[in-house]
Amino acid sequence: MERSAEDHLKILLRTRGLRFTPDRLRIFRALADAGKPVSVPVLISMVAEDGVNQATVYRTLEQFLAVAVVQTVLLHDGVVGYELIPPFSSHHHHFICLDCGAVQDLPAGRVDTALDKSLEGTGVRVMGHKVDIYGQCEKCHAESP
Amino acid sequence: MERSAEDHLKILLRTRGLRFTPDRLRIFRALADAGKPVSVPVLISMVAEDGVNQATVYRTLEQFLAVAVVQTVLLHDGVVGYELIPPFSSHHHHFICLDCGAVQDLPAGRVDTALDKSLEGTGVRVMGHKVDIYGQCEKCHAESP
DNA sequence: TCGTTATTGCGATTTTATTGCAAGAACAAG
DNA sequence: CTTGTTCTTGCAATAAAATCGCAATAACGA
Repeated sequence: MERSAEDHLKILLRTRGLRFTPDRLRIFRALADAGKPVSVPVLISMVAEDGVNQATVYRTLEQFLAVAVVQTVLLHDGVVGYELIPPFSSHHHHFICLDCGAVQDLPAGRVDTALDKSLEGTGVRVMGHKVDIYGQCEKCHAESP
Repeated sequence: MERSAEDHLKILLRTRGLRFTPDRLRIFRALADAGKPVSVPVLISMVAEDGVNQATVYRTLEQFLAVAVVQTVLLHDGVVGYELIPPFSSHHHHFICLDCGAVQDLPAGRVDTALDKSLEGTGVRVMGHKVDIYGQCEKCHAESP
């Protein structure tokens, strides 16, 4: 029998002394459904229908960050978005359109290898990284080249 | 005669129909003095001594973003920082310590080359990128390995 | 020097984020 | 299944951050 992402979340939370509650699951699902980074206000409105309180969203995100269920991503204009990270989503980078703000995932592959090499011998202990590419997406480029 | 960064700012602003004012210069200098990304609240308090109003800081940052004088950077825990970008500062990436939040610059070099290659043929029009590395800085690694 | 037009300060408002505490719920143990 | 401990949640107040309109001021091209 296979272990679902939600089972994994359950185990992860309990391991860290946190409880697996309906609200947390709703927030987790909202992030999974979005499939891209979402801002806090957006996330709040997504789960508001399910009766999840605003304060609960803030507190949950803080904990999800602490136990590495989510990470923050910088969208256009300094807006912060939250998204699931491995193993709840695939490892990837972002392409963010400066015109429309759309975010598309980029496979990690070659970039990661290059990154690892360029950090050899720096003395720091790398625990993760983010690579964000900015520009014009195909659609916007077609509309206003 | 050489052209200073402030002269360059002056020209850039005027080219874009913006004015070179004392307040904007103060904000620019505060960012230059900081030498690292600063959050809006911090920046506000830095220039408050010089009599620059809060609203002015927000408005100026918005414009500095628009004309590419600054860029936003994601610090630990979803905090957004602002910093000068080339040609007002050197092109670099960041290493952000997850323990103490310290930010140190990393030379761009090899990473950029690898990035360019990995985006060939994707159809997007790249206008810039950010690479942020997270982990433990040497100091924190020594204290709690 | 002057006129046009961007910029600023101020104060009010709105939005976003945080907090304390009592009631309720998760879950490990018996 | 029942119970007790401890984490979670809702609520509503509060704090903090960000936005806005408008009148006064200042930049700067002519």
